[in-house]
Amino acid sequence: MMAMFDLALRGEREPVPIKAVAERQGLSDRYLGQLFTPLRKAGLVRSVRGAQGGYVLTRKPDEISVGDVLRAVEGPISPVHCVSDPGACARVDGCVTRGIWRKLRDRIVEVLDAITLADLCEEAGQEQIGGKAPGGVDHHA
Amino acid sequence: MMAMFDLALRGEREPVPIKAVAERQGLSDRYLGQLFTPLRKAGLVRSVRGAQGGYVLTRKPDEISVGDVLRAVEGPISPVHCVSDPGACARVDGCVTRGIWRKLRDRIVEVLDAITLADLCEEAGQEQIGGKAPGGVDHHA
DNA sequence: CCAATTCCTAGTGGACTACTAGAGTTTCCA
DNA sequence: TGGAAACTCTAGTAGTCCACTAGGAATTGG
Repeated sequence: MMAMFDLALRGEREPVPIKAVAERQGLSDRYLGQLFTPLRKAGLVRSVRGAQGGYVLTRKPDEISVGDVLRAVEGPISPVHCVSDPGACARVDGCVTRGIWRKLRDRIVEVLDAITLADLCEEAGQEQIGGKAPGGVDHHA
Repeated sequence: MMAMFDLALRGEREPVPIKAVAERQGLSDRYLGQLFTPLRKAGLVRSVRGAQGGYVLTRKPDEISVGDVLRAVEGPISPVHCVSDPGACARVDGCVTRGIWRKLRDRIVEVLDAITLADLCEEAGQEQIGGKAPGGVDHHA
């Protein structure tokens, strides 16, 4: 999420190398590289190989939701396995609690799909200006 | 949750022994006994020791929410550690994503606190009106 | 060619989780 | 009073998941 946020802040035009993202966000570049693979396969980012390469978002920040990112990296969003994968629990049939988790899952997805990368950028902009009155934050998105 | 649901269906008056709950719900009685300890400490159930003993709910099913049960057994409800325990992550300060998880946590708690054991009983009754739970459950909704 | 960069595959240490197990303690019933 | 039925406390375990590390191959620009 932090990497995608970083890309949303910068990579509108030129590809951003993993190393730069990693340094700014305080993460390991090796680990980040790994995380970008599923993001690329999900079509959220495009990769440019070779020198001066890096990653670029394929859509505008306000067209990528937190839910999109999470699904790409972690698979189906669900509070418990049996909701997304009925075979995960032997007690599935007639389980009273399953309905709870399904309802919960729906609400969770609702929340996560409603927040976009652009929202994050806006929030971060207001927070970082911090001490001053957050009047007009100019963010292109 | 399944055990608490079982108690809600039956244990309005007489204490229900762990073994009975375990058999009906297809769980290990040893394991269940372990889970009841935090539930008792949280004041959700009362234990009656000795022969003919067992567990009883301390409140009516419609006064115990799924959230209450979860908090008692698993601790604070939270999608990630850093929300309930700021010391859990070194990147806490100025982390962009933390706001997401906080918002999400609030919604999750909202959902879980809105569902009561009585709701579960009602749902289960509608799903399969077998010979189970006849007459004893007050459907007040 | 060389350096920068992505890409692929495998491994690892720590934490969590559902569950098992042993050895008590308390209480009820006969 | 004896004993069984029940809870209580403390450890341990096997499996899984997760964040992260690591080595090296492929690709591209200069």
